Amino acid sequence: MTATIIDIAKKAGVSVSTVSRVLNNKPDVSKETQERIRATIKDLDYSPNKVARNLVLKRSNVIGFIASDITNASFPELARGVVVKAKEYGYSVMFFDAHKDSRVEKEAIGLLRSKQVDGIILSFNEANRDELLKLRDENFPVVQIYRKSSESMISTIAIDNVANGYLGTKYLLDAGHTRIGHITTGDLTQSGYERKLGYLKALTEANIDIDENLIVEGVSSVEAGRECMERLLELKSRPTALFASHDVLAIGAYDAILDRGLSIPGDISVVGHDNIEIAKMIRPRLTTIDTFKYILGQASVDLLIEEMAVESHQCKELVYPGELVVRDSVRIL
Amino acid sequence: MTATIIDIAKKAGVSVSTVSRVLNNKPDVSKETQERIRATIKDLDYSPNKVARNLVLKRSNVIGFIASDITNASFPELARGVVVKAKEYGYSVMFFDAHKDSRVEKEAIGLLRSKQVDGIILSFNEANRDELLKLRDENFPVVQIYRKSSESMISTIAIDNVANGYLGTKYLLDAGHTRIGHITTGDLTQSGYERKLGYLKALTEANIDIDENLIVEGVSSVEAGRECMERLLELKSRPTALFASHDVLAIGAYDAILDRGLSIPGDISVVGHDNIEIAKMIRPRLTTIDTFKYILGQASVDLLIEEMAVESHQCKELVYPGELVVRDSVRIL
DNA sequence: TTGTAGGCGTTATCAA
DNA sequence: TTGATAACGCCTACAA
Repeated sequence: MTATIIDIAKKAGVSVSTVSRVLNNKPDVSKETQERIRATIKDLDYSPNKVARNLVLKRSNVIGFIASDITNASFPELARGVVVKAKEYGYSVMFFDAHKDSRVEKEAIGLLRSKQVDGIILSFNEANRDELLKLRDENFPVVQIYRKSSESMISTIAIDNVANGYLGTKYLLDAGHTRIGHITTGDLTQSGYERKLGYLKALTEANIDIDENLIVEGVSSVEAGRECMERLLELKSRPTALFASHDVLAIGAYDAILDRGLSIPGDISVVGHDNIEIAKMIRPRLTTIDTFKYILGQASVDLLIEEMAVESHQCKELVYPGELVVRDSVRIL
Repeated sequence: MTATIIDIAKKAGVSVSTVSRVLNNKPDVSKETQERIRATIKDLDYSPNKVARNLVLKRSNVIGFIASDITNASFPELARGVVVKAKEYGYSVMFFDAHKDSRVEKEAIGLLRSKQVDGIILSFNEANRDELLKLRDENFPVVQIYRKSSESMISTIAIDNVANGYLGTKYLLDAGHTRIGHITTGDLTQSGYERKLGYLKALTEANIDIDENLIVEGVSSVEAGRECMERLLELKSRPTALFASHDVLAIGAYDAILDRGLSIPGDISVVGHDNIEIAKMIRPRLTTIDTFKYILGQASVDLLIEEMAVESHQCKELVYPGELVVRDSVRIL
């Protein structure tokens, strides 16, 4: 039986309201009683029951965080940003993994709400537009990460995929490459789609004809990257450079290239996207685009806090540009 | 204003207890009223306030999970195991990152408890023995992951580090290597210390004299691995093989070896430990020891649930053996 | 089969 | 400066 506010009130010879006052640092309580109460609190090792407090306050000081896939390489940094920032604001985070399953995601939303979380951060979600609209209608604080959604009217922290796709491709172009392959998750994911747009834009701008054969599509995995690259290598006129829409794809591409006895960047230059931890560990170290995941995680809770403070549902959209991290996988011609 | 049990009681023309009964699938409620109530629940999109429920039930159906470092490469799989298994039991998980700071860890424990979590899983913690003892004394369910603690009397899920160290070294021995270096976190971490014990045991068993010069110590990071390997490479009689106590160390060692123009496994064979995701992506693919992190995460929840069910604090200790994953980084002599 | 009422541990309003 | 007391939303004897 852990102590309650009543226990300490009795022991200190005061009423519960007085105890509650010192607990919440309210004014109007004499120095002496204050000290006496503080002492007995320490004495009984008492700590207020947050559940009871939440019930009356109607707020829990916890925010929900739903990752669409916890094994995503970008997750750890992102999560750390969320947790760190939440703590700064005095919030704890309750955590769910949706396994990329939108049904699970929906369940998580319901559970989180029934647990009275004060707001929800969704990352990487692929669907559930209806759920989101419902939340919005109820004026419930939510922010999405990584998914622009001007149409869905939910506050969002996103990265500028088009600009990043452009950035990566442009770098290759500037290095003198003209035959640049692109491995992409394509229309399978919004991010892939957008990065491809950037890739196309850079080529078009450089007056290079788009060769559809140079664009191969696969899911976001090492294996897919490998397969895609193999297809590229079989082309009669193979590319001298590659822009992969995700680092994992680039890593798969490495395998295919190196297994053919080709060299990176000697024969083929590679630029990735995401700057996952592995990028700087593989050889040659991968030139890629950093997306500041830790910062994004933090920004998402900033935005959520803002959302919670404001009366009516706003709909801010913060788009973060990426930054090219030059390492050793591109050959300057 | 979201609906409460009273709202639906009124609307359905029954008392709150009856509603509560159907909410909790209790018997003794007629088919008709049951249906009527279910209907209005659906109608008002009602979902019980878990905070209120927790207050009376004195249980929250959430378990706390404190990672000592969320950026640890083993974390994602472990966390997934925890989250998945917890969900199976109907539990949610509230999540903290201690940044390896035992003060933060202590805070997290306090916070989690004040939030009335039903149990706590601690992973990778380095210190806070006092906190743990306090929890044990209060009969509060806790399980530690990765840290054997026979002395601390807390239930634990651990991996058999000594056996694993032996396993990795023995494999190198069986491959014909006799001059085997060891990069270790040494006495800095319990896991490193134990794996080193395994390394020593294997050598001793093979009647190979221990050469202290072959054992270098550093923190668990790629950079440290690199530096340690450099020292090994400067030896007049350099090793032909290496057992690294952590994959990240092995990856750093790769850098040092390859930068010298040496080949893996041609000149130097490498065995790691952990089987982090990167291990199969680097080249040559790293032979290492898998520790079944996903399973461990799940097992920790199983154990915690067991702990919660039992009256008195038990103190089970489950030790999981690792498994060698043979890939391409070892040369058979 | 259903309803009444007390209690879970806090906070907050209103008196004293 | 302090103390009763009514919420908060739910569950659970106990009664009816």
